[in-house]
Amino acid sequence: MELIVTEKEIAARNIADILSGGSATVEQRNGVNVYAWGGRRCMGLSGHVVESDFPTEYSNWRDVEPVELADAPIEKRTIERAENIVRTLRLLARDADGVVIATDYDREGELIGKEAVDIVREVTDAPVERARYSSMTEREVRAAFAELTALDDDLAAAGEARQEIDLRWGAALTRFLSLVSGRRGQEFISVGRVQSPTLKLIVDREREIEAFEPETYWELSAALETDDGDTRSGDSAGEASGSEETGASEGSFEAQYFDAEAGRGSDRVWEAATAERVDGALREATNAEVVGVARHTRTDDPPHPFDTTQFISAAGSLGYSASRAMSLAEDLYTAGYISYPRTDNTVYPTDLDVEERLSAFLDHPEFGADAGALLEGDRDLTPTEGDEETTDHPPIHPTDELPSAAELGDAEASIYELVARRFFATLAEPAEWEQLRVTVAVGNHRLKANGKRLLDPGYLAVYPYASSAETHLPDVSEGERLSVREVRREEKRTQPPGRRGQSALIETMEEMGIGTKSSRHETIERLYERGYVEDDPPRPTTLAKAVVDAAETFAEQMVSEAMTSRLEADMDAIARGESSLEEVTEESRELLEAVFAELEASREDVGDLLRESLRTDATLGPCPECGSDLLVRRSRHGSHFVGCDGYPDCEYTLPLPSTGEPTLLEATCEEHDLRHVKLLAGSKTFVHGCPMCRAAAADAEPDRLIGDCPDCGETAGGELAIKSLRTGSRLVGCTRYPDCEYSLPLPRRGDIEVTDERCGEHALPELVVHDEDDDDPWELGCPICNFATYEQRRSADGLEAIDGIGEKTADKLADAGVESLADLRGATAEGVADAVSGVSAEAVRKWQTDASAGADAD
DNA sequence: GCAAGGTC
Repeated sequence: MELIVTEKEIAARNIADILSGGSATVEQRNGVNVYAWGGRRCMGLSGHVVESDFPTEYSNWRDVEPVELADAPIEKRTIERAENIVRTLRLLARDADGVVIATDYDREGELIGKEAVDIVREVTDAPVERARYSSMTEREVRAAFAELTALDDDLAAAGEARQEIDLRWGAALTRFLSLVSGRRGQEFISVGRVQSPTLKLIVDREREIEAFEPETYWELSAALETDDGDTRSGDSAGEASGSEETGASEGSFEAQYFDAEAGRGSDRVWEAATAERVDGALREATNAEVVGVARHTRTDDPPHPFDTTQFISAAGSLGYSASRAMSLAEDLYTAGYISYPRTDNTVYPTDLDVEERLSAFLDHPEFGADAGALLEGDRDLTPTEGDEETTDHPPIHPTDELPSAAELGDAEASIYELVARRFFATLAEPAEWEQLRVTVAVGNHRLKANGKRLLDPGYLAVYPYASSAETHLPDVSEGERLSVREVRREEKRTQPPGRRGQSALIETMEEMGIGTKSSRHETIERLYERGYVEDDPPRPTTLAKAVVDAAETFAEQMVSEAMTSRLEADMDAIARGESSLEEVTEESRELLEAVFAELEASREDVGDLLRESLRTDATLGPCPECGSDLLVRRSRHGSHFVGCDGYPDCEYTLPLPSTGEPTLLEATCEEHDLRHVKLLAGSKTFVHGCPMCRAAAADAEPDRLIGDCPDCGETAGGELAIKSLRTGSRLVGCTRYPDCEYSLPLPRRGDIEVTDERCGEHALPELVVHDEDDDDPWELGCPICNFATYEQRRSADGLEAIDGIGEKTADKLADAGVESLADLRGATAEGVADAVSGVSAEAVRKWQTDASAGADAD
């Protein structure tokens, strides 16, 4: 029997299908699909099935000096999730008299193949061969299996070098920085070859923004009108204007002053006196003369095929975050509607029959007409090409399986349309624009106006994501006199560079050569998880600035993209057989040890710098009692509070809300000079504001009595009251607290109205909550009944019943809006993982499976 | 408890 091993399940299915001519059968072994036909079996891996790590004796951060990791042994272990796959591989290999490695045709594919070979070698000496195909088409795959080659050990070794170097540098430096900064628990300081240069990219831009000093300038413009005020349209000679106009109306248009003597960017006036003088001259003038009319035709080429980066970028313009876009693309890929979404390739393989693929859309209700238009006549359907042609996967394109409208959710449908239309666009003609530039003289001064008209929409007809907006100007000719209608002078300030959005970051990472098509969006997610960036576009936290600062000073290699370029060069040398895994990792080890020698020598400086920055990050402002700094601190129980740096001499404290992770905002309280506090709690994130104001407000708010305490009212005369706590939360509690701890929760926001209506069962007044952001008041009702239904809903659904969800996690999930099994099933794994710190999408998917299994059992 | 790279 011949065993074929692919990188992923779908590839196994496709290869079995192609090689068997559709006759392959499938059976499950250890829950893994195995395809069988003739004398062949085919199974898929799930990417890497083994991972590298240090032996367990190195796992205690305090017992092991971080630098020891530079040459500690490294073990390979089966990845837990892949255990069944490995078991099945061994099982099948025992019966195999030949094995073909058919993993992806790239460096990691070679390494994944070698991992499979190592497992196969545990049970058999059967010969191993390698199939290399660059697209999953019948011709390519058949050709690959007709010309089997050997596994490229050098290429696999290059991949291993990367693995080892990334692990040693990342783990050793992460531990060192975490330990030296005195951070405890889960909040370690993470650095790595890819994440740290990415973080530096973000921090550097923020530094530019912070250092930016705006300059004042003026822009002057005038509304001009042709003397007859007619509607002649100038930007398409002789053609009647059929489309709606943007910009000018009738015979009038706006022209902007520019300094004809100066070069580019000369429409900005930098001196107030000049602006004043030109403004005066323009205002005095009644007439202007057209002194130049320049027309030219511009060809606007259709875009090249989608690689991952360009796809993420295009999806970003539609409002999808990078990871959301990838997650949707993966869904469409798994469902069989689009090709593999992780690719650097921008050239369609020659055996992709674009005409056939396009024809498949002819009957499509939405895209049929566009596909038809592209196929009309005997047009040459030569697709556009980008610069990058790789062997692993084709550019992202629709497959021959078309989804029906009902099969896709809204977001999936819009991403599918994007991919389909991009494919159309790569087969379409260029768009043609006519550009018109009119220059006008007012005395010695010059004004200009630009117009553009779409002569031929070309690819824009099938690809509406690129703008086809026109700017129309009236048809004026040289020497023509115009009236000056209105003059405007605007004072403006130069703006700092903008923050890079996720797409721009991913594009820059690609230009810098860091990360991969599959991992760049995950790296950005990781920066969010580590508390290095907030918001979208990502803005660095103080911690991020401190880490980049420290790394720049003491381990420059870690934040430099040069580390990756050097690694790439070394890997290429290994792959060419000019260097070896041992040589490269040995050299890297020496470099890492040299970095550590410096770090150790500056150990205290590094610690001081990080601690100081972390302290700044946690500093609210001056203590009202002793003038030292007030800091966000963590109590022994894990809850946060505001404490004085002068402790134990000064014992001043302020409480903080118990939900969420506190972060400090730039905004400061005018009265107390303290920074505002925001609590990050997924979808329930809220701004607490100045904790001193909140405490004072709570102190000033009198308790409102609403009835007898059900626990001690009869025995001890306790009464229930609506109370505001200094943490900012509110509750209904007993007046005999702390002797009686009876309490019911109340919402944090909104004015609570105590109505005259009483609950028949508990004799308490019905409450209504008025939120200023919400016109619709919330009829909370009797607080006891309200709490009872809330509890019932929570416990009946029993999130805690699921393996891996404890009380704490359930609380965190509830904070993120996932309060029941139904909520969990209805949520997207990525969405939940985004909202809840320390929870991976993988874990959520497992919970969802468990939740559904539980529901089936009911 | 560390990284980055596959895959889902």
